[in-house]
Amino acid sequence: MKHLSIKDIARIAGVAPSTVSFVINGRHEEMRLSKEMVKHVQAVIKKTGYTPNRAAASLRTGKTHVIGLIVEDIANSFFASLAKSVELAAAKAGYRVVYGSTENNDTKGNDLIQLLAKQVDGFLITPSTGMKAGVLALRKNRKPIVLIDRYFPDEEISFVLVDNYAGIREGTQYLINKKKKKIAFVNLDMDQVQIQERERAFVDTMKAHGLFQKKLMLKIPYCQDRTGYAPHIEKFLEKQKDIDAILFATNYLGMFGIKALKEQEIVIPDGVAVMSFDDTDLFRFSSPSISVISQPVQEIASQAVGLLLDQINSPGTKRKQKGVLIPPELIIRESV
Amino acid sequence: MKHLSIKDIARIAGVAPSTVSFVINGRHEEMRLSKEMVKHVQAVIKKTGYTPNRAAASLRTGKTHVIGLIVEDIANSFFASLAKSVELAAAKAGYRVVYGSTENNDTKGNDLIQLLAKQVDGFLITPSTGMKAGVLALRKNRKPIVLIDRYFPDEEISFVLVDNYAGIREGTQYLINKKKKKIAFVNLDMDQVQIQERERAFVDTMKAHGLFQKKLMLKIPYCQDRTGYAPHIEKFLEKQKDIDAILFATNYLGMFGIKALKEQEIVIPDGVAVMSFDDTDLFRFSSPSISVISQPVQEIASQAVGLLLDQINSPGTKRKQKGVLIPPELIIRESV
DNA sequence: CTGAAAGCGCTTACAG
DNA sequence: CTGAAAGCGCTTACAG
Repeated sequence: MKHLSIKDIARIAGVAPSTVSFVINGRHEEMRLSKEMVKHVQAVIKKTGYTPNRAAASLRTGKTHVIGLIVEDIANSFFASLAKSVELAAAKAGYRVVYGSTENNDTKGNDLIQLLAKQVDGFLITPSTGMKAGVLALRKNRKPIVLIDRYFPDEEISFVLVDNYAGIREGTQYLINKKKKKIAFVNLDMDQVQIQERERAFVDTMKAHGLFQKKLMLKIPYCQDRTGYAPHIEKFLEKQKDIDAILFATNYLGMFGIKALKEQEIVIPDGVAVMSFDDTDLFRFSSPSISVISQPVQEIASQAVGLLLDQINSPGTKRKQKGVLIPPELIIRESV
Repeated sequence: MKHLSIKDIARIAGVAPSTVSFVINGRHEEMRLSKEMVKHVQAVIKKTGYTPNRAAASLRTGKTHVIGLIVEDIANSFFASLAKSVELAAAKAGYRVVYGSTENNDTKGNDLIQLLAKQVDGFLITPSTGMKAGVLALRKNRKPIVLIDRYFPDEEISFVLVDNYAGIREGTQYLINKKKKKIAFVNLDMDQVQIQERERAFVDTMKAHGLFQKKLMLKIPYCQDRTGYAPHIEKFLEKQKDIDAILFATNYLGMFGIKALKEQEIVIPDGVAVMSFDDTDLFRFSSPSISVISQPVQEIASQAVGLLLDQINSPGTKRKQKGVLIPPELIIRESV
């Protein structure tokens, strides 16, 4: 019993190959096959352990039933969780997932797109800024795409991401309600929209309460090696001795920030209250545990996969591209 | 310019489709194509942006150029890092990676194997105990397989994993050298070989120094929800007040253990020294930072992919299956 | 409902 | 070196 083909099954079952095909693809109702026939064929398939050759089906239909997931870094806990939820949602619909990490490198990202373009039915992409051209080229070729975690404000491409503005606004507001006056904001210095939104939310909220001071905002250039963030934060803390709270805009910044605070023997939360974007094991298990603005990863993944499958299953439809903002979740722990 | 096929390229270049095929697949030397011819064809390919249809090639050759990566949980930092390194190593050889998480559920694992079997050229698998049947079935069908992180001691199937025994032995020895006498060992209660090896190493090393006490070993049954580990560790710590060091056999146990120690106000390292298997951000950033027995993830991934590609590229060869043990790395931090 | 047939885009032995 | 041709295993109009 080497490789069984649909013809073998047809022969064994005593029916036509097309009949087997209809049963496999659930088109038996549409084709008005009798229930007995369907059962009979299914029994033969089960008994023989036959599974269709996907490559042949792909060649014929042009569908691969594979989704390409391109993220910044699959080893980062946020993207790893996302990958898991994406796989789950995709599997439910009979899709497999191939992945790749861009590491925020535009060339690498565009290469990944090129490499996978013919092999996947659609893309879920966390684009770096320089991937805009590659993404637009895909779009032009009518390849289904949903952006995640960030998006291109000027382009009509579907996206699903956490509401970054609301997240930082709520976090800042929470600190203000706790009577914090000198709140520092540690962010990356990047032109990616999700980073910009977080900054805008902080500035707006602080200004609305007459608390905004530019010197309390630290913007650190993106580092390929994340340990590069530490010295910036340390220097900032040494200069700004009188702050009473810090809001970190990403999980890595929070991790290095907490370490820097401890090294300078600043006690959390008595010396300074702390809150960070993104939830990680580190924040959950730290003592004191760290309050966070959490991204509902499962929700992001299931919505993104949903939108993508919609596009895949209704090609040609000039549907309006949809942008979905998922409400963040404020998780208060001991650090505030 | 809809879909270009190899025939189109041949027509544009004024050559035979077979010539184009030879160029694409790097068989031009073997076929003694002239250098000019090769350059000419390559130029046409580049100009037209042609990329071959993988599905068609797969159908013809039976090769998919895809590797299946089945891990316990892609969201766990160890497996997420592994996934990244695997992708990198695979990409270098022109392979893509599809992944799936078993969550230590035998059925889920075997289903994943079934699902992917026809769609991948080989598997990298972190098998749960109950996946033995599924893995052996693959083996029988001559599907290339390399096991990672654990293996089946009685079966001849290639594997790559960290030397668990050496890791715990070195860790235990380090604690003993630091004059620790009452060393506790917190492990899972599972029949997976990597867990057993860790226990054996601890028992052997302690006995060799006349320090072994059974009551200082805690074995916790596997929990689907990892928070289930916490109460076991807390109860154990309350009972064993006089220990002077703890060795945790997995990253999650270490995470919950540290939390439990802090809650009972036991100071690390003065009250009790701490060491854990696996390195994570939590251990790196904790204060005090936690000493670990680290698994060289990149090394594991590149060796595993290497062995797998060997199998894929020399089918039929009744090669001896190879088991590779990667030396662990002891990273000493503040907790000891 | 059935069955024969075309064709998706490759690769590869084969005759020249 | 070239070119025509077969065939991988499906799906899908089409004629009955």
